[in-house]
Amino acid sequence: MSNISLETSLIQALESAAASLGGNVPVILEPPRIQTHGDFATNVAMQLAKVLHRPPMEIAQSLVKALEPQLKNGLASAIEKIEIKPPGFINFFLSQSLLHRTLQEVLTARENFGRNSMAQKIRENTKVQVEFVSANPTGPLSVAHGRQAAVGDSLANILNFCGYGVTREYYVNDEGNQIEVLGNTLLARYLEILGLPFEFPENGYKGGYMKALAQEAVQTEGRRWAEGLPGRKEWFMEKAGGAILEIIRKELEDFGVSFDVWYSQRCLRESGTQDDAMEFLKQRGYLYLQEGAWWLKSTAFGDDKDRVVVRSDGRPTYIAADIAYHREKFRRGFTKIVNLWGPDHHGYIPRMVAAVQALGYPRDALKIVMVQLCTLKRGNEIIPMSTREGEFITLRQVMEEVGKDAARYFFVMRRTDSHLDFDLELAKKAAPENPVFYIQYAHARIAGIRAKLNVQAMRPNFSLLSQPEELQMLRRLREFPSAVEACAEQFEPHGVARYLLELATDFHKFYDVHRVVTEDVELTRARLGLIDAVQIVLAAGLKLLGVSAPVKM
RNA sequence: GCGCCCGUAGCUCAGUUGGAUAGAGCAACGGUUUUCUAAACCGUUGGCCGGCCGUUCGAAUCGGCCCGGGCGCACCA
Repeated sequence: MSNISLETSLIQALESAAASLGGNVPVILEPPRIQTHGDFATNVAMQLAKVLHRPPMEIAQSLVKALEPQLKNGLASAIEKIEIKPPGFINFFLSQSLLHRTLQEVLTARENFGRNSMAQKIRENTKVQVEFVSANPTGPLSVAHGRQAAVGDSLANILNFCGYGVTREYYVNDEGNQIEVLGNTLLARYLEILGLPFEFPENGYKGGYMKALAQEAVQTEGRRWAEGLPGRKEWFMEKAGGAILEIIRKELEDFGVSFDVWYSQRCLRESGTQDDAMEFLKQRGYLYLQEGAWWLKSTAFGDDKDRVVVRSDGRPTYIAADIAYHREKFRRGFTKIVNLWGPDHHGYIPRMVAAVQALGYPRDALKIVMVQLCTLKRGNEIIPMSTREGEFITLRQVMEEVGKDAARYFFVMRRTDSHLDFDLELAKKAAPENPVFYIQYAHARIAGIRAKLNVQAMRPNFSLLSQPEELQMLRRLREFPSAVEACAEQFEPHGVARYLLELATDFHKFYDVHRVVTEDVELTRARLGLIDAVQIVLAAGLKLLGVSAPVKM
C-alpha cells in the first residue's frame, strides 16, 4: 500500500463516518506539528460541530466509533492507535508494521520510490514546458541567471519525477538593439586591436570577454573587415551573438543544466508567426487601432491598462514577439507553460497573463515563477554585484569558487520568490553548518559502512527496527513522495532541499547512538536495509536538485 | 500617486487552502570520541510572528487601516 492511498482511504473512511453522523464536510488530514499528536490529525470534529450543533469532543468520539468497522479492512494494520484530544482533534498513529512495509517499498522501487504510478498515467499526456534563464546573449551569465538555472532545472526534474512530460526551453533573444550594440562593440574592439580608428558604442559592453572575442576574430579573419566591406556589421553581430550563446551554453552545461530546445526569436519573426498571431488577435477582437498604434485589450483580463503591440510607425513592440512565442508554445502541444522570470519583469506578468487569455487559452495554463535575486556574501561582508567597469560576478566564478554542488543547492534552498543570501564562505566549508556538505556526508557515511561489508541484506526481518531513531528515519522516508509532490504542485523546489536536510539529520542522529554492524546478524541485516533505503532516497533527492551524491568524502 | 512582494529568535530562514505548546540552522554558552567517517551528536539560553482593529470556537496564516523595507508602473527589451 503506498502512502498516498493510505491517506486517501483514511480520508474516505472519515468522510463516510462523518456522513453517517449527518454532516458533509471536507476532511483534511495533515501531519501535526508535535510528534506526540501522532502522524496524522484531523479537525473534522470541530468542523462538524458547526453543522451538528454538538460539542466537538463528543462528535470525535462518535466518529472514531463509526470508523472502527472500516478500520478492520486494510487500514487496521496501518493504524496503531487513534487518540482524541481537546478541543476535538483526532490523532492517528501509524503502526510500525506499516513503516516496515514502507521500507520494503523503498528497497523494491529503489530510485523510483516516490514516482506515483497513478499520477504518471494521468499526467504523461500533460506536456509541460519550463522556460528559464533565456538571458540575452550579450555576456556571461550572472549569479541571478545562475539561480534561475538551478531553480528551473530542479523544477523540471521534479515535475518529470511526478509524471509530467517536461521540455526545458531557452528563448534566445537574438535580435534587436542589444544584439546590434553587441556587434558594434565587437567591431570596435576588433578595430582597436588592429590599431585602427574605432568608435566604442554608447552603452557598449565593456567586459573583458569582448576583447577576447575580438582577438579571436583577428586570428580567424585577419584584416578582412578592416575596411567597411558590405555585411561587416551583420558579420560582427552574428559572430558576437553566436560566440556568446556558445559561452552560455557551455556554462550551463558545466552547471548541469541542459536545454531540450533553444528557440530563436529571429526565427520566430522570420517565419511570419508573429504577423499571424497579430492577425489572430484582431479576429478575436482583442486588438484595436488608436492613434496609429495597435493596442492589446489586456484590461479585458485584469491588466491596469491596454498595451501597445504595434507602434504607430509599424514596428512591433517586445510583447508582440512574446505573444507569438507563447501562442507557438501552445500550438506545439504544451498544456502547461511555466516561465521563470526575474523580479525586474514582474510588472510584465498581468499583460502576459492577459495575452494568453486573449489568445483563447485558460488563465492557469501559464504559470510565471518569480525568481528573486540573491546577495553574495563572504561571512558578513556583502559582495557588490557589479563594478563601475561593468564587470559583475558571474555564475562561472561562483561555480569555480564553491563548486557546482554547493552552488546548485544554495540557489534552491530558499523559497524561490524570496531573496536569498548566498554565503560563499559557508558554501565552501566542510562542516555541519553547510547544508550541502551535511547531506552529502550522510550519503558518504552510509556508502562507507556498506562498502566495508559483503553482507547482502537478504530477506531481512525489518520488525527488528523499533528504536526511536530508526522509526524516525522510516517516517521520514515515507514522507518523501508527498514532499516531492508538494514541490511539483507549488512549482517550488526548495521543499526537496529542506527534506534532504531533515533526512540527513535523522540519519546522523541514528548513527551517533546506534551501530549498524553488530554481532547480531539479524539486526545488522535489518539496519543495512534501513540505511540502504536512506541512501537511495538521499541520492534520489540530490539528483532532483542536480547535486552529486558522493560515496566518499 | 497606483500596483506587486516582503516584515517570524541576535543572524539566515521554515511554517500561510485558519488549528493543539510558533519550528530549524547559525551565532553564544556547556558537554560527548578505546566502537561502521567527531567532517558527527547532545544540552541550555533566546519570540507581544512589524503595529492596531476586525472576522470566529480558534489567527503568524483571512480582511481593513497604519509603519518599515524592496520592486514595478514606456509606442524599451
